Amino acid sequence: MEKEKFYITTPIYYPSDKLHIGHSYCTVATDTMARYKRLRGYDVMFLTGTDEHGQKIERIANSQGLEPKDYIDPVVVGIKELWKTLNISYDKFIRTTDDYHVKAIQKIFNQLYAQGDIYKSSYEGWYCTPCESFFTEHQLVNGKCPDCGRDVELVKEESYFFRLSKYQDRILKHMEENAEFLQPNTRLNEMINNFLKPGLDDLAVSRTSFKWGIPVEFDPGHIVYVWIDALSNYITALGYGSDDDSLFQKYWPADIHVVGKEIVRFHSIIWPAMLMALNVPLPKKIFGHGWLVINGGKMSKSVGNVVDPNVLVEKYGVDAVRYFLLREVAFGQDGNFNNEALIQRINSDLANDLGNLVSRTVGMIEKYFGGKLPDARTETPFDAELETMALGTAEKVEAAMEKMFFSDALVEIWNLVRRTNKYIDETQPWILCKDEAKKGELANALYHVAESIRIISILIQPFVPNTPEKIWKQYNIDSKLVDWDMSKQWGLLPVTLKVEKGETLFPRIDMKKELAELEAAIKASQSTAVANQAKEEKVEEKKEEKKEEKKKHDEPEYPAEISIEDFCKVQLQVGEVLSSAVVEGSKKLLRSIVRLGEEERVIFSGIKEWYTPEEMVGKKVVVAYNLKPRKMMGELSYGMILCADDGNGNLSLLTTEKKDFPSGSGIS
RNA sequence: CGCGGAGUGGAGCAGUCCGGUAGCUCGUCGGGCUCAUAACCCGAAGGUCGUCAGUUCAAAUCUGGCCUCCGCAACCA
Repeated sequence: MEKEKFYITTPIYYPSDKLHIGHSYCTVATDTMARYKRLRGYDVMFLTGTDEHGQKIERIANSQGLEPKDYIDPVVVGIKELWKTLNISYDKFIRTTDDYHVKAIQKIFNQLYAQGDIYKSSYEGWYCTPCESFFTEHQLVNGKCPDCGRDVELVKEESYFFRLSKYQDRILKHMEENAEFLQPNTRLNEMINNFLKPGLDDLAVSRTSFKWGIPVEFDPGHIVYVWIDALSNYITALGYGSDDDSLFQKYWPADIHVVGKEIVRFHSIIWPAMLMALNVPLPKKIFGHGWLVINGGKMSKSVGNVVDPNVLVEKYGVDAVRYFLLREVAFGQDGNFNNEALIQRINSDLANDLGNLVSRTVGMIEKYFGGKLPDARTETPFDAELETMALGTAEKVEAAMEKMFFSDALVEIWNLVRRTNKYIDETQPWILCKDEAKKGELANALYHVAESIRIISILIQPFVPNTPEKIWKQYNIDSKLVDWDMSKQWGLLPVTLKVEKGETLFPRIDMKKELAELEAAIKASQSTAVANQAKEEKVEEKKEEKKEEKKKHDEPEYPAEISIEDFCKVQLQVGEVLSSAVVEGSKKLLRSIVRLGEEERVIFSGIKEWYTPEEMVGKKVVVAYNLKPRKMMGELSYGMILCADDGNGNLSLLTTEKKDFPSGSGIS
């Protein structure tokens, strides 16, 4: 019999920078679903990839003197490596610069134009010449460019438009009649009330203001804008619009598009409209997941750099990281990510509950029976309850997985883990072993635990794919006994089970020691940075306070240790603030002129809240000298003025103690 | 009135769609146990469910107002 198909996708990610834990979260979740469906016997197609066009990438590449493709290629390599590290079992990886995709997009664009769903027109907008960007009226800030704050001019840009408005009624109807189409429900209501009911405008689907994109074949001045280019990946990856569309015929429509909540609108409105225009069936479901936030705040790029999934995996192992992501946060909602919670989950759920269960059981079988259970058996009064619960767990997991409630699924499995630990306590093998007449009960009890572990090892496969193997090895569990449906049968392990102690599944992490290490690393970098600073008693006191604060509030991030060579790459110099001014239209920035030896530089700092421009003048501050200049408020900032930040909203400049110390002095 | 999210024991969350005993994990305290990775098991303390009003026999849940926090738009090197 032919297998039922299951097509699942992640968004295609924008390779303008390294991916962070948030992207990993989305991809791990999708992977878990894909693995689950494979275990359930589906013919799965799991797609991920990268969305590589657009102005932002063109600019970054230009600023580095590279062709866009040359800039992107290494980033994409890094992304693929990350997916390998995280054990992502994708079947296909699409890049929107792939040849077949480019051709298919042009074909789609041509077709939509030919049938009148795309028409040429122009839109009025506010144009900022230096930024080469269009803005709508309400995007402007005080009538100025939101990116740089300069004047903008009203101009018309020629563009091709997609008749989105034509499809709004059909989409609204589809959503109202298919509540399953968009999950969770809050997202569905949001789309209907905020976008569909007020009415849709036609959508500009081409650009002339930049070049890095797929050219419109019949009008070379235009390139295809992100909507058609990126969204179509879900069908072009399957060969839609190419000579061989057999995969498309087989797998489309998608069973689930997993997307972040910020792009739900594109996937639930624009994408279906495009498909309707192409006369292609709609995807069955779109799931908009929440975001990971860091310590209650957003995951900004600066923080994102710190929470590098690679570092976490190296430190704690891929399964631990995957478990945490899937267990800690309800998938549809925002959730907190921090170090302490991660370590706590690893310790209590993985090390104490599961790892210890696996290990203590092997230990007992070895100790009491030399590693091999005898076939003599006597029932204990506790058997039935354990069996019932173990056999009922798979069904609960299945129910949760159908709703993409990964967290709930894991809760169900861990209820069984805990129940199994409890069973050991109830049967008290360490007492049974003392009475030769109770050997039958003892063997039976340990067999029950082993069976329960076998069932658990089957159910956890989609979530923590490396762990089950380790368990099977220790318990000599035959690969024929670990199909998903075998988790619904009791007594499959051979009566004379043989075990052999193996590696510790999840070593306990010493929380105090771990945090101390992180703190030491932070302190080391701080104290080096302020090496030329005074060592006044007050400063020391403040440091102590700060350490206390750190412990309580500001979970240290994950500073990888660096070598002295690495540290020396950062050139620090003493700079004298010659003048400083607030930046109009900016909440946090001060614009300072800083003298570094012979040189004078413009440096922006986000410290308006703590320092007035007057206070800044004359200060001898520590400047990161060889930092790449960065555009802020339309002007380049050359370097960074270093500040101490206690994580509680207090900020202090680092200044030289000796007031007459010359600017331009090196710091080491 | 720019858009959106969130307020539930000390911490993090579920429950809210569909009103009916306030639930989970961690932490704390007490006990049990000793096979095990200082692990496991049991018990306890701890909550006016942000706030005010309304609907109702009954509100964490439904309706309306308000307060607070956060994210995005929009630079925070």
